[in-house]
Amino acid sequence: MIKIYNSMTKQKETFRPIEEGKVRMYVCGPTVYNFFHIGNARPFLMFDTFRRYLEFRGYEVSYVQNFTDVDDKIIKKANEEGVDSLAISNRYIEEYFKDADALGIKRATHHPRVTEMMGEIIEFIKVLEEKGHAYNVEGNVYFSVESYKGYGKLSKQSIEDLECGARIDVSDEKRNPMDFALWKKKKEGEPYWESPWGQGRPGWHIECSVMSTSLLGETIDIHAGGQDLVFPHHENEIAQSESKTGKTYVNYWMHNGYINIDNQKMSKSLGNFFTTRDILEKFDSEVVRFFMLQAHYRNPINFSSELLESAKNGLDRLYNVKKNLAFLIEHSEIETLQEGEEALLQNFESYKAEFIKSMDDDFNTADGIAAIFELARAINSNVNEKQSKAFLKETMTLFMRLNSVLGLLQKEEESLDNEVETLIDKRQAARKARDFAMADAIRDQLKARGIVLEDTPQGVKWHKE
RNA sequence: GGCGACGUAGCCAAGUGGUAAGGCAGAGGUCUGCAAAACCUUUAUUCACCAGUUCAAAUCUGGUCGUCGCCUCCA
Repeated sequence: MIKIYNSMTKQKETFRPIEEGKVRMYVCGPTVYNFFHIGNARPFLMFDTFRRYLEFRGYEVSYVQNFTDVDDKIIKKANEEGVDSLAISNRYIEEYFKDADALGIKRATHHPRVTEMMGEIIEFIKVLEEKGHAYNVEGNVYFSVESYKGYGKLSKQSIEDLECGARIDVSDEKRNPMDFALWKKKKEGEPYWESPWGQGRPGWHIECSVMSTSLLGETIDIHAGGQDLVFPHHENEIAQSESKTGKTYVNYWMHNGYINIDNQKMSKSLGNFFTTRDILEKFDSEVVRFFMLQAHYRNPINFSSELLESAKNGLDRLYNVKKNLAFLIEHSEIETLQEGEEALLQNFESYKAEFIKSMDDDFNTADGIAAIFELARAINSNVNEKQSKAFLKETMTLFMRLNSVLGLLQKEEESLDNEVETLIDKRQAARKARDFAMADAIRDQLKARGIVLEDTPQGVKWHKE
């Protein structure tokens, strides 16, 4: 039984999907005007992991993550470069996939783009207008927050309180300062689409309502995104969607915490802004993934080179288990299960149960990883070269199953070139002849090339640094 | 002003009523020709602070201090 912390109710609730065995999940995707930053990477990566886990638990997951390809920032960039805004968005959608793939983020079931959904968006706004939730002021269409009685239920703010905090609004077209644009009248130098209200483009909030409901249905199971989207984005999505359908829009709202740099919010003005691309040039993508999974998704995390370095060391420990098992499987001379091995497997299974228990509890990846480390210790303490291939392979399968749910240990070992193989053989000969000076010299030589050797009773193991 | 989160070892980080997981780093040991990896032992009588509730509190309540966020485009 899976429990999910629902931002709407502020408590953990037992997850009950709308349809038995199926999950409809929507995650707010990037505005494609640049490489996505490391803070963006957190929701993409975490919710991808939760999707993998739901699949591991037997659910069929329909996963939608949009691309916002109509937006002020895209238009600005397009004008700066003197190109069409579509050229900008296409470029950064391509770049998105490069970084996302590197991080092991699976492709969504659907990756809708605003520009592909214009018909649906216009239809959606028309219904809101007909129902009296939207009003047109000379080509600008606004949503009336007062027309929807539940406004503020996600962010727990009343319209009055919000108004107090709101900065003076430049637009006096709005009936209420909190009203927001559904359709924006065309401005000079901006892309536009034809609509019943004239030429223009959709507002930001409407797109997610439209894309989620048209691809997943009027009520969806899980809607996820960063904490900063709670207000106004998600609040507005609820108002629009529920005003249109009269149904609950989302059953479970999930929001992840921020990534901070030196305990401060990452921002361009503070000069502590990193794109995922920047980070991936310095650190292995799986290290970044492992680092994020080590903390609970709702807590803020700090980001620094030191912390990634220590994450790398932790992940190496897990990789060593995989390498060691692979080595033993290769050298095992017994095929079938031996006495006592069944009991060991049962013991290993208990860690899998721990893992599931943790992950079932609001996707506690930090606890899940702790279970994997405990399994790692149990494996390291209990496997040896005298055991059967069958046992070792089952152990490997179990260990890898848990890691792959988290998207870890997916990198395959590279092979050695002939020259290195020759050097290793030469060193072995030297060791046999007890010429340790020669042996150590070769070992140092290889280490300088990033290849670390380990001597074992079954032969030489090696790995790259 | 309104709403909210957080404060656990040198560092990171789980744990939300039953006597402090896990990782990194450090120390000692076993194994090894030496290493490496692995394993064993070790590093918080204590969970920002102060009261209170309880047989029992890191966990619940009230208060204090500190850090951060949202209310404006932002994950």
